[in-house]
Amino acid sequence: MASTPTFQLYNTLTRRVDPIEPAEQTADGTPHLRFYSCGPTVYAFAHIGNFRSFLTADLIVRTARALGWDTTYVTNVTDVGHLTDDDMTDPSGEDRMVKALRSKEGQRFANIWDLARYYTEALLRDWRALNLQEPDVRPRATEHIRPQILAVQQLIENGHAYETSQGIYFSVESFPDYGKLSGRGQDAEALVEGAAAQSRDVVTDPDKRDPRDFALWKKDDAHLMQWHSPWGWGFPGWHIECSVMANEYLGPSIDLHAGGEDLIFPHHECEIAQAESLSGEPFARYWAHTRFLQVEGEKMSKSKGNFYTVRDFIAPEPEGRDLDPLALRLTLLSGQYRKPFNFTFDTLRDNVRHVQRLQDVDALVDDAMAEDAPGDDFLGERLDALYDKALAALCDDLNTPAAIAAALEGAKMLGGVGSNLNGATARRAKDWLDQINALLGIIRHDETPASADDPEEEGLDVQALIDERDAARAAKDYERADALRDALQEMGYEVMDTPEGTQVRRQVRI
RNA sequence: GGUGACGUGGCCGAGUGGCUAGGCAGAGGCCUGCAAAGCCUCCUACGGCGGUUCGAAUCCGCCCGUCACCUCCA
Repeated sequence: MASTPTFQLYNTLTRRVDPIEPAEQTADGTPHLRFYSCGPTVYAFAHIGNFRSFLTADLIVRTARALGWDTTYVTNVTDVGHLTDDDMTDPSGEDRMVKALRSKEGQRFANIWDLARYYTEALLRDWRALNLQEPDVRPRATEHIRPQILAVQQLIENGHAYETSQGIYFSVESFPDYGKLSGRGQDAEALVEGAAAQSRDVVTDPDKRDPRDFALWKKDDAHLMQWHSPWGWGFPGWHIECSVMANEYLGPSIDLHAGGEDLIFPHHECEIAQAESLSGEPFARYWAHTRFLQVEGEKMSKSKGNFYTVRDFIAPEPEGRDLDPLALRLTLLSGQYRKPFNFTFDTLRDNVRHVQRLQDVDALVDDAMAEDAPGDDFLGERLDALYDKALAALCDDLNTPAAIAAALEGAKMLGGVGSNLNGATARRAKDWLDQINALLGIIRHDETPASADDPEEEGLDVQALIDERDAARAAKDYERADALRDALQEMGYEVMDTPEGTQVRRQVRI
């Protein structure tokens, strides 16, 4: 094993790639990473862009664990709908979850709580399907209303917030560091002009002291989700939930905070303002942000018809395309998180192949271990070097393309040796595959051993054709064998002849 | 308008002062009854123009182009 690489990430706060140095260590000197990653608002099925962001967090955790670090990984579920236009515009505007409830898809839900529950469950299913690490805690905003109210009260008490007839606002003026993360928000005039340039309606609460001030609590006794507070019925502002939940599970000063690039401003800027005004300590020392993906070269949007949810790909037909979720995972990892990423069907197709190849090699190694042919290990060193390369790549600001390249090189090496794998080499290869899988999660699921898509489990008619074809080949009736192959391909199967006879697998249609 | 990125072979995508990334597609080969899969070999590029340097895709300057964010968003 080569010397342990230094884990470094681009830090939005310092605008450079910084080595990650957790503030805490366990008794034996092991670094302990305390990490908070912003989760989605559950008003719809998660889309592939959401998951690109969650995958960044996933890789950070996997890399830290591969380095032997302790990790506490918290990622939230935002199940409170926040205003679509927040406080800059009409504060009586609808929120996203209310909107979803009133949409056509929303008709089947009894109420907004029902909708939130449904999409939360869908999120967790997709999460597991894409083989993301389970967080240590997955707090929900609605289950942390009281600490949010207490935080708002405290902010009023220490002079960082004030009340108007419509709500409670954070006073940006009271926090001189506002803007240190995003480089924005220093200049109230520019903010208003910027919004005007986007031809947004600039309608502020007339009692707001500064256009930059943002809502901590909205007074609204007609809202579909409301709680009682010292200021009457209403609901919390968007930014306060993450500050409060991060504090609750990780303490007032955490190591690393991550999310999508859109969250830099205003969400994370506002989180910093609230959290640091409460604790007087730096909220997070490192900030990592994932760049938005594009689809076929364009911004993903419903109006362009290129908007894809995770289930569009992995759900069984006809709702989805019945793809191996790991292929979607690999596709989303195939670009570095901080670079523009263009999601294309070509890339998806390539990655279906790559996952299949890794799984084929995995099966090959299993067979070789079972056979346990004599001989010394002759690949271990080269495989170890490839694993070190993959880990070093991830440590270098999550260079996933380089890490994946190392994985594929190893697969090629094993494929080249093929059936000449002896037992000793196969065991080393299995260790390597396990390590690569722990790092990238692209060969098999970590949690539930994949048993769902057993390739043997084909329909009766398919098995009959396979048997018939094997018989025809044994009898050297190649005309018949070729006709049967054509028939199987017609039915959507890839046909391969092996020493064990005809093998088939589902042809990927995307 | 403000801020920040990016432009690498037919395509995707690493690298970032001299040393083959990797993949897809394409060509040839091994294997195969023929295929498929797999493996081997080949395909050598860095937006433009200047500059620094023994040497630049890599550093500097200018220009061109693409994209993102700027209170809906992962």
